[in-house]
Amino acid sequence: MAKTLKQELDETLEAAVRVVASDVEADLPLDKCRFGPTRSPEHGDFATNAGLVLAKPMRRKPLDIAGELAAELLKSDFIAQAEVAAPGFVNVRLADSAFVHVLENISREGAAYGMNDSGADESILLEFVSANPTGPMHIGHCRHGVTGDSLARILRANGHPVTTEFYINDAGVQIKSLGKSFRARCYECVTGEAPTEELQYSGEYLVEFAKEFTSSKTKEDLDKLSDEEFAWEARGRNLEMIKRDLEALGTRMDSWVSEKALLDDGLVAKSLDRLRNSDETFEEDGALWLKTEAFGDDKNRVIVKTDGELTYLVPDIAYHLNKYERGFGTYINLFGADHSGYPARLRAGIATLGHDPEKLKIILMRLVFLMKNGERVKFSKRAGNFVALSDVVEEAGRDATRWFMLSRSIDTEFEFDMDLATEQSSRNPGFKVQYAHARICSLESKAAEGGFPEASSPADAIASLNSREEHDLIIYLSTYPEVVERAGKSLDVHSIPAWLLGLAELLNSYYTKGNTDPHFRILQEDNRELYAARKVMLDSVRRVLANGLELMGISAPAHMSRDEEEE
RNA sequence: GCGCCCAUAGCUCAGCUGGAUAGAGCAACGGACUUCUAAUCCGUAGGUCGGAGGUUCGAGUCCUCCUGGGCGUGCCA
Repeated sequence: MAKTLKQELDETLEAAVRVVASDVEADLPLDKCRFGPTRSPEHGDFATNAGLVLAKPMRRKPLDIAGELAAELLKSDFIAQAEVAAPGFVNVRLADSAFVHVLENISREGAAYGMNDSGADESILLEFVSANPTGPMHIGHCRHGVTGDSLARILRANGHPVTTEFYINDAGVQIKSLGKSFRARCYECVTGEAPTEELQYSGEYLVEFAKEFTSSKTKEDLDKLSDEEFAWEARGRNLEMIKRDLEALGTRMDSWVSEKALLDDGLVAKSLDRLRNSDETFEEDGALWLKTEAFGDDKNRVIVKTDGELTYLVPDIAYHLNKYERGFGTYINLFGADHSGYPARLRAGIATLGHDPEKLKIILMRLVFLMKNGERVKFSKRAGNFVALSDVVEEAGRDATRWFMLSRSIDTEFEFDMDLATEQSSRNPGFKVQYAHARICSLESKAAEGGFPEASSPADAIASLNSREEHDLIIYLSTYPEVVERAGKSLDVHSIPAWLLGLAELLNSYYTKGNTDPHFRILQEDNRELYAARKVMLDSVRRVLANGLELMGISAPAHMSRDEEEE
């Protein structure tokens, strides 16, 4: 993998700093020296604050230091001009070779452009969604499903071997309740009499399942079935529904782990034994407690109740023991903000069972609230009054849903307005990115039909790619690998769509400039050779748009057609 | 009460490890389709970055306090 332009320039800066500050005894604050694209053309292409940062350790004026840095930086082949600006910046204009470097990297690496192998030695188990198999998934699961999937893609792009996993909570009391509700629905189907007891799970989906299940069964058949069998049947059907929903969302799970299986294998019992025999648990008031306080919990937690039943913590800790025994480098859990008490408890359990709790990273994602008719809908799976994930995907479309969900920081709770999302799906900002991609595809196919020349080499092309707009585009393209790397390190998905939108805006703006300025028209009959140069850049933009959309699990269409019916 | 998180344009949200005049979408207003797809673009208007201090060359970004909101704080899961 070739060095990115950013890496090259960082090395150039570091070398320059070492020369200029060679007589400084103390450690140089290199990590505080920035070298990056500027926001304003008058500041050149790239700028560094190194002069300001070095002023204190060197005990000299920032402007003087900047002057010496500028002279050093000019020695680089990638830098054409270097100017000092108050209060102590160095503004740099890049040489053609820098732009060539970027275009060559993209052209050579193609779909791999932006990827790196820094995470190759750290395998990751990424658990997310893990919705209880007691009903359809809702809007909250949608955010988790999309974010987790995209996170997996980003981590893989950073070289990590990633396994995505869904934990099936199929052994607790909620499954028993599900079984009871399902049994009641089955009898309702067979006898025609409405259930007399109140159903814990009253959603319509159970009625549908019951119809399917009892279609060739009699009341006598049902009488032979145990509660557990009803529960397992409903669990299976719910799980199939969850799998279908995840598939509709474009989310892939590599692994499914069943709580019941862990229980049947004796892992829960084994975990409990080890917990009980450790110094980190104690008996009090007839219950067994785990010392979670030592890991930041407000208070210690009961793991075995006075009636001998286990709390949810024991199977959860057992599951994490199972994870650790599979030997990953890092374990990431994507939880909802309502699980903020979990990290301390799980870490306490993991440490007590002799594993390193630092390998467990828990991401707490803010909630999504559903807006309908101007107010928040309180949804409850038991009551069945929620908008299902499948409805959202169906109405807004997979791409629009994913864009919408991924564009927001996981630290921000936001309101998903169902009506607005459906109505605005055709004006979703994500379409702008897809449109930019389709636009280039369209141009290129048109050029091919018209017999325009193929792309030349970047080195040959660069002389013609000399406008500010073209330089800005190429510089922007050069920052993509950093964005991917940063997103992988900070587990921050939403920076990808934000960056892509920036690229799409640059491209669209560049394209539209051709409407008013003939020089910027890409297909010029009387200047066909110009296209050979521009195609180099267009190919790069198209490539990187597609790479970024791939990380989001959003399609990069070659053609976009609009429903003419809409008005 | 305690813990974690949030507060940026009318609305929904960006703002990278502190960097030079705070950005986008929607909504508002004015423009650009005989044209390489107008799902686009250009322009105008809209901000005391919740409030008050502090750290320094420099703060939306870091620290403290305050205000307002969310979640958690079950021998529920």
